[in-house]
Order: sequence, then C-alpha cells, then structure tokens
Amino acid sequence: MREEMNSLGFSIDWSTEYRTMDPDYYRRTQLSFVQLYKRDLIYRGEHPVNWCPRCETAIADAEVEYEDREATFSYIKFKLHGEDEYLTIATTRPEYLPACVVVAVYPGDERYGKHVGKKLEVPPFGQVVELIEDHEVDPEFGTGVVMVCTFGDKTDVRWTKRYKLPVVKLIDEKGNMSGAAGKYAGLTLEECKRAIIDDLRKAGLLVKQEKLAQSVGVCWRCKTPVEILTKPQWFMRVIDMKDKVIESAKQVRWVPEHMRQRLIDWVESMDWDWVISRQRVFATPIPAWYCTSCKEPIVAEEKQLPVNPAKDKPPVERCPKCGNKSFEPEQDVLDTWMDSSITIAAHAGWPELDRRLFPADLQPNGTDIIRTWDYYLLVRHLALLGEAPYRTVLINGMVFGEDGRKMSKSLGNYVDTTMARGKYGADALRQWAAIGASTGSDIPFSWKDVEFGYRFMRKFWNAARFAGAHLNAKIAELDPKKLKFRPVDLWILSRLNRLIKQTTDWLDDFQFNHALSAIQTFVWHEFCDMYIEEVKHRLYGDDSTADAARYTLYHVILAATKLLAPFIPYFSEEVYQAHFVKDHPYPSVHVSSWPEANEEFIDESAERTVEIANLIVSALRQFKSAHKMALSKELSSVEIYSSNKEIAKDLKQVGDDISGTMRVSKLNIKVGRPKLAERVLAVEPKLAKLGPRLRADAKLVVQALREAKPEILAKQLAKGKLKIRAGGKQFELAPEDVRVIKETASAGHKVEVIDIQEPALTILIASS
RNA sequence: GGGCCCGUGGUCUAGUGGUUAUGACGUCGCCUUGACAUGGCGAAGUUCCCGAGUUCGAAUCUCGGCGGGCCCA
Repeated sequence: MREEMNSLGFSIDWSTEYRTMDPDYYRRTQLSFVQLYKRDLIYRGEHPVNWCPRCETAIADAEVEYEDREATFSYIKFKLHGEDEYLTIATTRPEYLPACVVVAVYPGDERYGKHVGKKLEVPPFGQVVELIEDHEVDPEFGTGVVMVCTFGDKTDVRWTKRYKLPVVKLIDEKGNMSGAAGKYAGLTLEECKRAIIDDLRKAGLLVKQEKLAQSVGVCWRCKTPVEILTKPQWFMRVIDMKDKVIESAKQVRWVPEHMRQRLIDWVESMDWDWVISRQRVFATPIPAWYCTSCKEPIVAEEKQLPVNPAKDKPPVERCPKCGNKSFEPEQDVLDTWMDSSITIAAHAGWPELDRRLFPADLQPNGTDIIRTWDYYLLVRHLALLGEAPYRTVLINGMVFGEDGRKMSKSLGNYVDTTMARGKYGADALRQWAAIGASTGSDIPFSWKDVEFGYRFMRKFWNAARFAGAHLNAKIAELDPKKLKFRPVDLWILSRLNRLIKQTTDWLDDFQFNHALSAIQTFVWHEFCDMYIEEVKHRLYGDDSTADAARYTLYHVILAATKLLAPFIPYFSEEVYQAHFVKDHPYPSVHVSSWPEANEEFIDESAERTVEIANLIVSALRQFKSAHKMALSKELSSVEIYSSNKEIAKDLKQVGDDISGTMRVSKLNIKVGRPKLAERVLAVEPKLAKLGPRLRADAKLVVQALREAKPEILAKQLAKGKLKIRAGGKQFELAPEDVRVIKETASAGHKVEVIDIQEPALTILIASS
C-alpha cells in the first residue's frame, strides 16, 4: 500500500504516520472516551441498535448499507376482539407477529376510522393489541393497516417511543427466535417466517401473498440483513449536537459546494445516538469495568491510560455505589470510527495541540464517506475541542470501470493502479485522474485518457529535446532587456504568463481538470504547433533575433515544467534534471519556486497581432494541405490585404515570421482590397452588441438583415452607417454591430484566394 | 418516498445568459516537416433528454416530465 502510494507520487510525510492500534494512539482514543464520559457526552444505556446477527455486534447507522431485494408481502387477517370481523394487515416480516404490540392506521382513514380504539387479536398467539392512529402510516401502502412490532424497522422504534409501548425481545444475538416466540423459539428468522405462514394458512388467516421490491438494510461487512434489538451499549450523545454540527459544517469550505448539503442532510436525518461499543475482538478496549454486584460502570482515570481492562485494575478499590470490592472488565471494544475520528487532533499532538497543525487546512476524501469520515471528525472534534478540525473539505468522486459502472471484481471491470501504472507509468495515470472529470464528479477509468497523458509527455519531451539542442549555458543569463524580441516571442511569453496566473487560480480552487487541460493545450497547440514552428527559421538561419527566441524557448519550457510538477512529478523532474538543474540553485523541481505571473509580460498588442498571424499561417497550411502540397514547398508570392490600416501595420511586423514559417519567397501586406470581383454573402448581426441595445427590437432587425440584399447593405455600410427599417421603425447600425461575410472570386485570374472573415483579410497566392 | 448531483457528436467529456457549442478517443482524407509519422494538417458527425416558462437572446436560469448515479428513509 505504502509502496504503491509512493510509486504513484503521493506527497506524504511518512514520518508522521500513525497506527490506531499502537498504545500511544489508543491512549488518546481512550482519553477522548474518558473526557467525553466525564462531560456526559458518552453514556451507557439500553436503546435499540442495529445488530448484525452474523457478526454478533451492534453497528452504527453509517455502517448499514441498503440493497434492493425481492420480498414477499403477506396479507394477514387480524380478528377484532369480541366481534366477528377482521382487519387485514400487510407485512414483509410475519416472523415478527409475536412481537406485535399495537396496530396503526392513518388518522381519518375512512375505511378504518370506526374501529380506532378497539382491540385486535394478533395471530398466531392471539395477544390483544390496540388499534391506533398515526400520521406516519402510509394509507396507500398495502392495506393501510400496519402492525407495530419491537422492532421490525426504525419506524417501529419511533412508534414504540412515541406511545410508550412494551418491548418484546423476540430475537437473540444470533438472530434466532427467543423464548418470546413461544413454540417457534430456537428457529432462525427464516424458519420461523415459514412456520408462521404455514400456520396462518392452515388457520385461514392468510389472505394472499405477493412479491415486493424492497430496499433492505444490510451489514456493510457481511451483507447480512440487519436486525434491530436492544442491549446495554455505550453511546455518544450526538443527537443533542445536531445544531452545533450543522452550524459548524456551514463555516467550513466544501469543494464542491453542494457536498456540504449531503452532510447536513445526513445529520438532520439521524434518529439515534451513535452506538460506539462493538462486540468484536480486535479494536481499542473500552476503558471500563463493572461492579460485579450492582453492575455500576467504572471508567478509567486519565492518568491510567492506556488501559486494557482485562489485565489492568480499575481506579477504585470499592464500588462507589455499593461498596463491593470485585469488578469485571468491559468485554466490548470501541467502534473503529472512535479511533479514526480523532486523527486530526492526534496528528497535531493532542492533548498538547500544535496549533500549526490544527485545524487541518485540507480534509480530502470520497463522496462515499461524507457521513462517516467527515461527520465523525466534525462531531468528535466539536465535542472534544469545541471547533471544527478542518478548514476545507475536498470531495472527490468515485472511480468507475471503463463501462461507467462501479469497479467490482464480479463485473470484471476492475483495473488496479499497479496495472494502470505498469503500462504507461504513474504520470500518465495521474493525468487521467486529474483531467478525467470535474472535481467531485465520478470518474470512469479510461485507458485512452491514460494514453493521451503519455502522448502529451512524449510531445513535451521532444519539444524540450529540440529546444535543448539550440540552447547553451549562457541562455539562462541573457538580459531580456537587451534582446531583440519579435512579436511571436512576446505573444508566447504573454500567453505563458496568463497561463501561470490561470493555473495558479485553478489550483487554489481545486479545479485540477481545468488547470491541467489549460497547460496541455498551451504546451501542445500554442507552444509546439505554433511557436516552435514559427521560430525554427530564426534558429537555423543567421538571425539577429535568434537569442531572443532561445531565451523564450528556455523560459517557456522551464515554467511549463514547474506548472506540470504537481501533476506529473516524475516527468517534470526528468525534464528539470536534463535541462535546467545546472543553472539553478534548487536540486529538484519539487523544491524550486512556483512560477509567478509577471504582469509586465502580458502584452495585448502582441497577442492581437500574432493571433492574426497565426490565422494566416493556419490558412496557408490548409491551403497547402488542400492542394496536396508538402508543407516545406515554397510559395513564390503571397499578398495579404486588409482594409484596416492598423491591422495591416501590425501584420507588417510579423511578415517575416509568416514567410519564414510557411516558406513564402515574396510576401506583401497591403492596405485595401485586391482588384478582384467580390461578392457579399451576408451581413450578419452581432447579437452580443445588438441585443442589449435594441432589446425586443433586436428580433426585427435580425429579420430585416436576413431579408435585405447583402450587397446593398454592405454598400451602405461602407459609407459608415447602415439605416434599416424594420417593423415600421428606423434603426441605425454601425459597422461594429455587424459582420460582413465576403467571398473574393479567383476565377479567370492566376491566383488562389483565401478569405478570412474575422478580421476581414484576403490572401492571394500566386498559382505556380 | 426525501435530499444532492447528472443527462451535450458513435463513446467519454468541458461549458460561468450572448456570434459558428470544448476537447479527447474513434471514423475518413491528405502531408516526410529541420523535436516528435509514437507526428502534423484537414473533413464528416451534435433536435445540447422532452415540454413549458423567464429573457431581446437559454446547453446555461425557473417549473414540470422522462432517464441515470449517489446518499438516506
């Protein structure tokens, strides 16, 4: 486990590892027990508890899982006492008939109202119980008459409490029928159910049986259906703490936000105090003894801890209640959540609390254990220390198989981390985990995402290798102020600094998928596909700006390596060792400083200019592709036209980059339109501009623009303003309110034409 | 039955009221390009589950339905 976690590159300080079974740890678990006992937050009592008859132990609500099973719904006749009339009840648990203590109907139910208050005879023994009304009865379900038994389910527990009904202990700790079951005593629940149904059928009291889909509470460990029985147990008084816990959960930051609600819903739905004693062998001993005479519990003194009551002596000579001198040890042990729920305080050294470690900055866990891990941590630290143990709870989703279903061995959709890591390495796997789903969502395992992560690293490695071949020791020391940067350099540096800022913000927000995806897109598409291709001609030629390109390559790769370090720790370390460690004081990328966004490098003008240049480069690539030309094929002459003087002026600064990248012998950038026939295809509204201004009239204008002849609209627009009538009203549109879609004809001329619509550019390529 | 979440090309997925809906995988076509052909360029493919409402404008907000997941009863 530990080896696997290290292999996956988890950043864990193993020097603070603890084991809840070590005496030094369970001393603290017992101390928390003793302290809460003294403050009456832990008590011993006899209450209904969930009981697993196979494990023979009490279990907490949080340990009950629900499974859909098919049950048999039996309709059984109960005779009205002293009358010759019957009421029919429906139940899935006829074996509980001997423990039936009352029968209930919904208040005001017209079918049964006249019988309320009368007595009924419960088969097969004929005990006489009352018919009462209660709003919790569902009149639509079954016959609308329900038998209340001790205890068929949690509703029975509420009714028993509400009406102070007697408790019949019908089943024992092994799940067998007790003496209260009369002639059925000793049978298992299943045997008893069959025997009772047989007897009822013979007596003519069984009306019918039907199948019913039912959700059954089962033990999370062994999947045995849980029973409810009463037995003296230790409890923590959590019901009284509901408001405090909810208030505290509201103060904590939850990521994603809505996970807070899950915890609150869980707390609000709790009916019982937390049963903390378990009838198991291996766990933290409960530090208590009992007086053999009066059964008074004696809890250990703090200074005695840790104790094992089976071996150690109680802190008193005589029972404080009856004076008896002999004691017996508590046999039960503590719920393991009693250990795990103080981990944050224990980790911070509690009872001597190191305030640097408490509360914890982050509590990360899956959606499945909000009601256990997050809840128990919260309720226990609130009880012990009066404050929440964590500032932020980060909830991740569950990992599903490739088929989108929960991973399970029986479904065969199971992939373990060792297997996944073995094929493409831990860093490829980590990228899938980071990018496979947004934070908090369930995430299907995906080999193709793992492989994509692997391919990304290969791409980046090759780019770094390429750059490395062009770099030398002095690059790192170049003074950027003395370098002749070209706009493409300023563009990629600007984009890099935006990326640094964005990535940092996203990581602060735990949006790992956004952060990694932005880095990947930047590295692969902006840096590799565009920037590197656009500077090759400077690196190979005798260019006075080559050092600026080298400086840029160096710093982009270094910063990207650092940004990637949390995602792909092994790979970024390899890159750092291969290219950067020699120039830096830090021996590892993981102890180097996190990149800081430098606002001075954010250059909107360079971004605007180069993004247009990139459109032109892409257009020329598409042109070569469409004409089945090799990318390296020379283009003898290219002319680029823009009617916008500013754009034309900007483009002149990047003309050499375009021609160098796309192998253009003669590149001309011109203001105006080429002397070729033009056709206006459409004048389209920019709704983001027109909508807020025109409101309801926007629709009319859009309609009018669609119906008018585009040529005429464009002609008017060329004069500065477009006047249009729509719905009997006059509207005036400026050129920036619309987009004019044009097509330049090449037919009959010895050129090929490419139109770019936004911004409007026309590219002429001489046919060869 | 209740709460929370989700429904987006063939598959998985991003999407925060605004033009032509993101990306990956898959499919198809093309290109030796000087780090990467294990690469690049491009194409086809989406009634954004359905219906109503709010709005100038809805994948996005509201309500209802249908379907799914998780947690609980």
